[in-house]
Amino acid sequence: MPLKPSNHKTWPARITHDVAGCLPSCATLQSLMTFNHSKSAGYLVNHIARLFFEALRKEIDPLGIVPGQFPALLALWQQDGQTQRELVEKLDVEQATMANTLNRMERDGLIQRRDHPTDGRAKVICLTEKARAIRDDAYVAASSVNDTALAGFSPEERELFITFMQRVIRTLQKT
Amino acid sequence: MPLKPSNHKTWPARITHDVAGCLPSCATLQSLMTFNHSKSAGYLVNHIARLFFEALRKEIDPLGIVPGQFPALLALWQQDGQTQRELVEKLDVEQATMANTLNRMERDGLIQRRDHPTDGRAKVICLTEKARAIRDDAYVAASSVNDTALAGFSPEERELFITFMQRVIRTLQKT
DNA sequence: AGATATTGTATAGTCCGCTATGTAAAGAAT
DNA sequence: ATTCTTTACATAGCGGACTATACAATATCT
Repeated sequence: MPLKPSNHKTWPARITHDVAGCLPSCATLQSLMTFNHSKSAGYLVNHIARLFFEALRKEIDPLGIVPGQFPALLALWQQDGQTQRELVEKLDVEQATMANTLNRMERDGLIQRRDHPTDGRAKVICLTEKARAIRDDAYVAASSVNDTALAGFSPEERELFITFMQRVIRTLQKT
Repeated sequence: MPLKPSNHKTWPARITHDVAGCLPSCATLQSLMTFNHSKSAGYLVNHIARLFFEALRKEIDPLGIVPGQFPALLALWQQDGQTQRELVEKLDVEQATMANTLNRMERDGLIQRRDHPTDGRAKVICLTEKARAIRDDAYVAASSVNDTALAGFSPEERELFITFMQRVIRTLQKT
């Protein structure tokens, strides 16, 4: 495993952050002392995402799809024949990520790329019969994972949790 | 890009899930009709995790580290000289993931693997001076991302959001 | 019309998650 | 003591996120 050296932009420029000198906020200063991974939103979000991802992987493996294909499938089940550009915007992933995901989906017989009727650059993404056939099973699988994860939540708590996440997403998207 | 064919375990075994016949819960049935990605916990969790990841990447790039190294660094800043096994258990990642992350950290001059004093199989992971030097800056960076993401949350809402995530993690870990 | 800018896709390369597998050391069983 | 099992770590290979880059088709500008 040859591992080429990484190339960070500003390293090894000396970082001379003097905590006291830069007068960080009380919250930041306190976090310096008491930083706790089990109370860090970022840490928890990463952990929870991995758990969801793996739970979904197990649920949908029998359907012949993988978690990364799910968002694209959802969008295409909703409306077939979208361009890659439209999918990229809806799913908020990079264009290269979408292209690679579509490569795997095409390989797995879930989609076909057809020529766009008017725009010679664009491709239209069309679901195959196989992809259409697993729609309901996939919905059930995804809902099952959500239900499992939120077992023990009251309907109000579920609603609140969802709202919190939507708020954070909106906030981070602005940045 | 040669993309080898994927090999799902039970495909193309016919999936004969009859929604009505299997009597899914009301919630599940309803989700079949109204599945909305913007209200799916799994969908939101994935999205939020990507946004956190990228926000943290930008924050810590000047320090010469990447987000995946953060959990290991946190654990080692807390207690230097742990074995890979201990890190794997604390961070809840697979052993192979940890080994690869440690490879990159060693390459980047953040850690050294030393022989364990009593167990010939184990390695002790020790931070370098470089890794110790960026500790405070890294804490500030991570806290800054958390603060940014949770801007607009009251202290009570923050607390509740954290609690929700901890609950979901515990639930999914049991499964 | 011709030159330039923008847009839609594709690809190469990296990070970081996973599974599957290999290997050497330690521990257990006989 | 030898054999077998378990444990700690490494590696190969894939999925899926990213950036950077290339390229062709469209749109725009003069």
